[in-house]
Amino acid sequence: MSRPTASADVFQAIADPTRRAILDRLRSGEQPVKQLAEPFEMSLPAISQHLQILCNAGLVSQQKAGRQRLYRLNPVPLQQVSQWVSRYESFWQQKLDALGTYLEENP
Amino acid sequence: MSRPTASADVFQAIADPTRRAILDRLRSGEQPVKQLAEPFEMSLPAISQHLQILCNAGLVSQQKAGRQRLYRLNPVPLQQVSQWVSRYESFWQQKLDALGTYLEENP
DNA sequence: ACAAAATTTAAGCATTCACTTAACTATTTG
DNA sequence: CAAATAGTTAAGTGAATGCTTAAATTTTGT
Repeated sequence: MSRPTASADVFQAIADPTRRAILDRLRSGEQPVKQLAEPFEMSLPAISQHLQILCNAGLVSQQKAGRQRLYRLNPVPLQQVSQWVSRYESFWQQKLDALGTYLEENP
Repeated sequence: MSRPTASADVFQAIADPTRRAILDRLRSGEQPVKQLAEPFEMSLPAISQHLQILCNAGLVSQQKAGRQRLYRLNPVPLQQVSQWVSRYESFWQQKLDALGTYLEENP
């Protein structure tokens, strides 16, 4: 019962550009699906499915409000991503420093 | 000619746990494929394919060295991820602050 | 009670994905 | 040169993905 549900993975959830855009939109506050879906050229069920995936990843939560469902951003799982990627920050800093030095020395 | 090749997307590239593990491994320096593949219970072609995807995303580069190919980490594209996720940091900070306050007030 | 509105569920479909095994291409070494 | 080593390319497969349309479901307004 209840497989680990690989699709609950945060990295997988943010891999899709539409889902990232949905999260971006939710930063301005909780919203009903129709409003959330407005800028996307995609059917409502498609958006609904994306929202479920985000829900499974713990990135959004929903709350019933009459006949609409308000979706709200929960950014906490993104910390996983932040933590993982932060381990590379010193590396690209090195890279960019090297580039800077190169440009200075070869004007 | 030459579509944007959606698979060149960094978010897509790091969505797979094996590929993230490969990148993690490459932080300790450039390595030939066989060495890189060692901890994974997966055929060599599978690793080779993952490496190509990482290559297309610009996250690794390769260099021939005799009969082996050395793969090297290029973390720069990860800045995209870092930048995107950083826009959420203030949000989860709020969330965690709220949790802290709650725990203080309900001991 | 009835129709409209907001959203989800269901079912289907084409594409992409992550993998496999088998065959191929270098390169080195005996 | 032949055998071994390192890796890729090719072809195939099952499962997952992202979407669609059509049919529920639930709530509201008349």
